[in-house]
Amino acid sequence: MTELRGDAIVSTETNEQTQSERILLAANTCISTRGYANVSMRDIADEAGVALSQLNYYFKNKEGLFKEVVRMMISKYLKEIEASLKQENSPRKRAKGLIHYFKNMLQHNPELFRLLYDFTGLAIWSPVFSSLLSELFKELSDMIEKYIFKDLQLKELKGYSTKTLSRLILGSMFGTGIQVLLDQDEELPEALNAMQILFE
Amino acid sequence: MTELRGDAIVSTETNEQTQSERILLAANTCISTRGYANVSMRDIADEAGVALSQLNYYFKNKEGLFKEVVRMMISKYLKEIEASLKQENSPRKRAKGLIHYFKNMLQHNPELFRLLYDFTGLAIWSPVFSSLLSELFKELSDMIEKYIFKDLQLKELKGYSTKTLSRLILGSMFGTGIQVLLDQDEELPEALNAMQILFE
DNA sequence: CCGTAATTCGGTCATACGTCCGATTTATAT
DNA sequence: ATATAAATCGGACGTATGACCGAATTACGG
Repeated sequence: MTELRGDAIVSTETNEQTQSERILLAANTCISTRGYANVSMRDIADEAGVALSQLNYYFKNKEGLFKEVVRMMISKYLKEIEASLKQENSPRKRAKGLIHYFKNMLQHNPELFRLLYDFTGLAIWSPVFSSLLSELFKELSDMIEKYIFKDLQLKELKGYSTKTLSRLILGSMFGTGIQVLLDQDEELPEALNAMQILFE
Repeated sequence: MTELRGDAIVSTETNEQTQSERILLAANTCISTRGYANVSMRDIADEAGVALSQLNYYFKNKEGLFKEVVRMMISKYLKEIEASLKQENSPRKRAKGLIHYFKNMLQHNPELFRLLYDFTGLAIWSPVFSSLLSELFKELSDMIEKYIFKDLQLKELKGYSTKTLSRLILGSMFGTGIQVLLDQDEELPEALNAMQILFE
């Protein structure tokens, strides 16, 4: 009996997504809020409202699913950070914009930073993820070099290459960010602003 | 029959340690080389050459054991970094010494940095470890402030408090360190040296 | 010596996990 | 309308894990 169920046609909220998309989003949510080490395939299946076996159907295994979540996160970071750098047009202002983006994310969307930290930790122990994450750091550093240092018409600053300085800036944000996340000291995000010393 | 086993008296290598010490060292080794998420109680028991149940006997449960490993790591960091800061006597030289210590550790003892990164990641998701790690970062930052900025006779530098600047220095080392660990680029450790710009 | 407490061990239990399989339903093309 | 393929589901299997228990061994004070 081919009965038409009414709710199958009605676009119930977010039910427009395909099932593999729902799984991916659910995995992202679970890992962002509890960490990759504390998330099981069952957790993700439940969060997505989907049978457990569907995760393997679409992503083969846990590593395959996590890899896809990492790829999603990477493209999100690259897009957002490039957008925030593009908004301004002087090197100084761009640096300020980058810092502002980062501080803003830590305050209003800390899950995204937790995700980056978590997967970077995973990358330490797993070669599969190490190549993905090291590429992200390289691309972010290249982006900083391109948008902040290229207009300065110089290849060096105080004896250091712009490549090296970009890595330092990226590292400063990352390392300061984790401290902000761990310590709810209201004064701490100011350390991110202090990074601007590097451009004076 | 109280038979004396020869090897019980002979001090076989490192067998002077008590069993709880052996367990603690084994846990430290396992976590340092494979990450906290990839280490089981059985792994540690095997590494220590001890019955599984002994881990619970001495440390109650897995969390208790890991907490002790964290405490061990923390005291090691505090001791080593204070020692490296004490070696020099001018602020500039002390900063240089700190950077040198960090670069040296990354090259010759990267397990120690991996351990710090790993447990910091654990701290993001677990309140128990979060307080421990956030205290470590605070103590390290205070140390930097005390040994590097106190002689400068100033409470501020370019508009930022010395407390804020210390956090930035610590964050720079941490965030640059993880990039060095992920990327075998020979040029990358130079970014650590670039931190000295902050003192000019 | 002896008895009590501390230590050490092997084994077990319940559970949580990742993966896989067969059956059923849904979609698609002829 | 029918046949074939894709998608979805519930359930099962084997294994790994943390915690726990009772027995055996060792250490030690009387």
